[in-house]
Amino acid sequence: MPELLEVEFYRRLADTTVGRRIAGVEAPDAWYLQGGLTAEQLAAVLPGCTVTGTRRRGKLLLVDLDGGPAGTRPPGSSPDGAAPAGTGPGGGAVLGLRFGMTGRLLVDGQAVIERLEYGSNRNEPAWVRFRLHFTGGGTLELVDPRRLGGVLLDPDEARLGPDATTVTVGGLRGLLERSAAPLKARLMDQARLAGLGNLLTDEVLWRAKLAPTRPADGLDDVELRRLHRTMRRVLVQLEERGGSHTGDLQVGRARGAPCPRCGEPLARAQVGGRTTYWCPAEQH
DNA sequence: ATTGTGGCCTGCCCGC
DNA sequence: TGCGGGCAGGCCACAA
Repeated sequence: MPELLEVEFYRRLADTTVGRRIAGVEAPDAWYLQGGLTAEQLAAVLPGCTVTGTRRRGKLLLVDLDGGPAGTRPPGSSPDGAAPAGTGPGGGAVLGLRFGMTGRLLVDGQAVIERLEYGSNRNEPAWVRFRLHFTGGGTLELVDPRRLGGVLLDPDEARLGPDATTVTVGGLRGLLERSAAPLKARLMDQARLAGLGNLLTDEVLWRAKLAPTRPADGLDDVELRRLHRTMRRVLVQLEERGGSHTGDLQVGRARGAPCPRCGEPLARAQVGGRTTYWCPAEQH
């Protein structure tokens, strides 16, 4: 599923469209447009805009735009009134793409991730939820069978916490302290720490030998630093391996599977509302 | 404010 | 062979 790592791969793919000019937009699924956004708004704003850059914050892919038709974006015209219109680095519009669990990105019909864990390997035309056409040919498409992703215009980036790849030890300490919530739930709270999904969180906690059910504010300094160090290492290593599903715990994500490290039967339960696997013998 | 729960979406896989 | 139910999890609305 697209977690931080997959979205980073998508970002690099989307980055190949920098410099291209948008000729047209297709948004056939109104349900997919978020924050009150409409296909008409997209059609009024996007054509004529040029892609100036791409960014990522957690699982949110941001496409920065510049130019476009004058007069179509009066101040305060953003759909939900929360984000000011034109919030990009260059003052232009920002396109936000979310991939949910099964969303894939294609540029010019090519995918950077062919096989998506829990996704589908098929490519049905009906699954295209959003498509940009560029001047001179070429497209950027968001394909999502399950419709759990979405498209936003000028998303409120402040709603997301610091990215998990760059958060400091102090930042991690700050977001865990004074919280009685399960450690896993807090790590997956995108408003506090952006980027970790179910697979990555289980992998990090398993490697750090911390139980996901631990109260978030119950870690001592040694454990906190171990968690931070482990998180950074997991993100680097699994990016090199190719994604969130390449963790060492992955083979254990089945009922009754043994711990890949010690052989003890793994525990399986809902933690933070998500199916969670952990080793009761090693994680404390 | 914090924390937990349920529901949404729908392809896929298993058992009957 | 077809069918039905359960499952996957990111996100949001809602409740206490």
